[in-house]
Amino acid sequence: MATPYDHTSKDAVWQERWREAGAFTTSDDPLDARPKRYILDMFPYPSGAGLHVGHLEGYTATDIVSRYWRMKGENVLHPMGWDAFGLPAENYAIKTGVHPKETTKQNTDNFRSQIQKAGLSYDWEREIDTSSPEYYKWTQWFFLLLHGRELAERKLSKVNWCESCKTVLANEQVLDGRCERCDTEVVQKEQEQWFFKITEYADRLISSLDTIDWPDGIKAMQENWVGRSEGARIRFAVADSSDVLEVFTTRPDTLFGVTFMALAPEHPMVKQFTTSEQQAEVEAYIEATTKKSELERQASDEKTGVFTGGFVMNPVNGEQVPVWIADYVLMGYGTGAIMAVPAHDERDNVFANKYDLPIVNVIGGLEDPYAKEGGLLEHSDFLNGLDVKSGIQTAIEWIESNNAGVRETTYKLRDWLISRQRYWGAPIPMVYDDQGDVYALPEDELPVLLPEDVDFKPTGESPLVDSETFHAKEDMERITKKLHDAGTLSSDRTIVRRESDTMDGFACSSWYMFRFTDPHNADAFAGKEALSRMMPVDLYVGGAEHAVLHLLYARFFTMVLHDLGYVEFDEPFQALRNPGIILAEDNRKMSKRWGNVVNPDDVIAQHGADTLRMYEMFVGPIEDSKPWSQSGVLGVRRFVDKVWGLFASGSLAAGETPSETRTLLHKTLKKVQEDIEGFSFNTSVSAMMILANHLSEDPTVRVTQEVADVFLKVVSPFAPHLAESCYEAIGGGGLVAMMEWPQLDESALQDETVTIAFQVLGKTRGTFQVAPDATEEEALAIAAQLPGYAQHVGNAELKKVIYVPRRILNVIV
RNA sequence: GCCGAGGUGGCGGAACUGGUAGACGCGCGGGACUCAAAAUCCCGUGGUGGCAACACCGUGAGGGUUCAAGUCCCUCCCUCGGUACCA
Repeated sequence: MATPYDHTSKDAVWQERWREAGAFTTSDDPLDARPKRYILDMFPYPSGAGLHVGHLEGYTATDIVSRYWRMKGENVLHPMGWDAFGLPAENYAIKTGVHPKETTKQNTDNFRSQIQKAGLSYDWEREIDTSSPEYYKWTQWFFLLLHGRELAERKLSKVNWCESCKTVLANEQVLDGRCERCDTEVVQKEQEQWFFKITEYADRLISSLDTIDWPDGIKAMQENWVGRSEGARIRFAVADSSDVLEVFTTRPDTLFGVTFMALAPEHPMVKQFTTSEQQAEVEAYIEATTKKSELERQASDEKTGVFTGGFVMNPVNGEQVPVWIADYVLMGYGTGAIMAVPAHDERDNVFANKYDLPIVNVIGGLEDPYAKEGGLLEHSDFLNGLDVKSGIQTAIEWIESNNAGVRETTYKLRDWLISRQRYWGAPIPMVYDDQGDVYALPEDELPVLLPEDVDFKPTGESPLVDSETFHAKEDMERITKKLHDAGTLSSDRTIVRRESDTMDGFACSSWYMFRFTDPHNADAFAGKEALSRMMPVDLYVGGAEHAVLHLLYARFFTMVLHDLGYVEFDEPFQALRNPGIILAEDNRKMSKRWGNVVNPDDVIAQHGADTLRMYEMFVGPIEDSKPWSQSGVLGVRRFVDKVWGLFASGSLAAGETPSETRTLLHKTLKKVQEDIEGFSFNTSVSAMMILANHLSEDPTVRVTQEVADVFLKVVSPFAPHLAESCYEAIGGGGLVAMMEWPQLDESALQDETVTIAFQVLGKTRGTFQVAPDATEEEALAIAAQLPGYAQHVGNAELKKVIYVPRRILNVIV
């Protein structure tokens, strides 16, 4: 192995040649008869830290798949772009005064160059940037579209507020009661904000999961997040009043076990129930609980509450039920009030025990009193003898026919809070008149440009509020006139200001997969023809951390577009795969804090792009998280050098390929094909290593023209620069990246002999070689010669012989 | 608690629809080359016993099904990810 592969002189040359040849350009020609394939990476937020080796794991995988299908003759769409709006650039601006526009430009330039150095085969003609007006014009257009269909609305609601980021957050961006961005505890505030009504799609977001090839875990997370529960809304008449208290329950079968009611402390009827004797105690309790943060309320296992003094009537038996206030009841779910059944609900049980309330068991034969199946109802009048499931149905029917309530389904999913009080995002395309009423801008007013004359200090209001260019007088007059002409604004009013909030960055990323099909379209977010030709995405790869964020929002946008007739499918991503996290060598997360970050630039500079790519594919299954290993990188480097050593001299073995070599060659081809299609790359690399080891044992005989041709093409999706360099060395013309994938020769796969394990009573006692199609008799005859046969069988009678051709011969004595 | 994914050598990990467990790589031991080292190449490498042929044990634990179990079934333990007073 004379000279190692010299990546420094070669890699960049091939990258340039691919670019010149347009090797990765996707065809937009409607007459192109090739099958299409859309392979997409989750586009990155271009952070100042630069590209991470973790990014490259997923990108390399999709790159391999893309290069493979191109060589197989498909029209592959494999684009890259930037999710460029976001808080870090703005926070950096607050600290340093550098405009986010500039930071973003620097960062995207850096990301692009890092990605190109890795030899990734993107079609750069289609690069998009969500922070460019050409792009966010259409993000704003989507806002108007949703608004026009009453799927976007401004409403007063309890919202999550992050004091450190000075903005509101969607539920999906709150983790364990903390801001996902900065870890600050999120507080609840009552505010008027813009929402997208994703809850209208709750059922479909669950049911259509069945139609897509996604990891089970992600599907389960989405299903849990939507959180559908079926049950009933039941009215309890308030004692001495014509009012009713409504509760939601999934267990109407336990109505006869209700012994108290519990209201959330914020419930509007608290005052009404509170008697004068209880008033002092109730007020004290409410003051104490409202002081507690959401986080504290959830953290404590203790259940606390106070009796209001009021009563309601149980509709099924007319019993008086005491009404309590308890902070384990949440105002945000159901009706903010519950019917408590301490015999069959663990939380109610704890509460009842603490406050000495009665417990009435209404289900017999349950081992676990809280189980939702197994027992039969008792002490329950018309429900007696029924199991839980039919008890629920019968109870709901009774309730409905007695006008005591209705069947109801509730969801945990909340509407998507879309407005942000920050600068670096797409402005919401709405305006306000002199009375404070809000109007949608006409479409020809788009894009609403982000102004540059802003002060980046976070105040809790968007920096756009004080921008003069943003509220330019001529703009306000022009819009006023347009709205007057359209008749949407009454003639005695004028438009005075724009909406100054910007949109959540997830709005931009909810539709970017469409834009890649037609990235320069100035008249539509994407042309209908381009959409139907390239969508949906066939393979989508990115981190599982977006399970209930981006992936849910993008599905919602697609369903809306489907319903409005813009697209004919309602799921954007047919198949989804999540790469695992690459940990540092010390098994901790890579982090500046630990000083254990591996920079891809360093690895590429030292060993070349191919070593990095192959290493990342070789370490383990792509979906697992696994630690980085410096010596593992060296192992792959040796493989790269070994392959180069086979071809560097430029001379090939003359004559026919030895049949053993030819068999291994085609086995490798088959294995790699299956692995790429099955998204399992580590075993592909292993198969290539086995072949390379075999070839290097006797290269002057084994490395024939045929071997070179097939092997280099098989290597090329993984180590494209190496494959091109080797191909050039042996005098081949053209680019491997643009060649046709080799044809698998099934007939070459058959080995001349196979190894069979000889077993006695299931224990292996030797192995022997035999023709693959040998009969049981032939195999037995050969096995009888083995020393293990004499030792373990001898003259004993064979009671049974199990022969699995090509695998085992097992005898029972 | 609930949902999802997993527990295989010193390490990362292989093992098709039940059919020779440990492929491939790392590490380690020995050897070649070298004044020496690095690099490279060759041999060995799950554990225990044995000079050896070989034998026994071995895929988180315990049971079971089967000629045969990492793989299927039951019970349990542990790790990781998600989620949680959701009524």
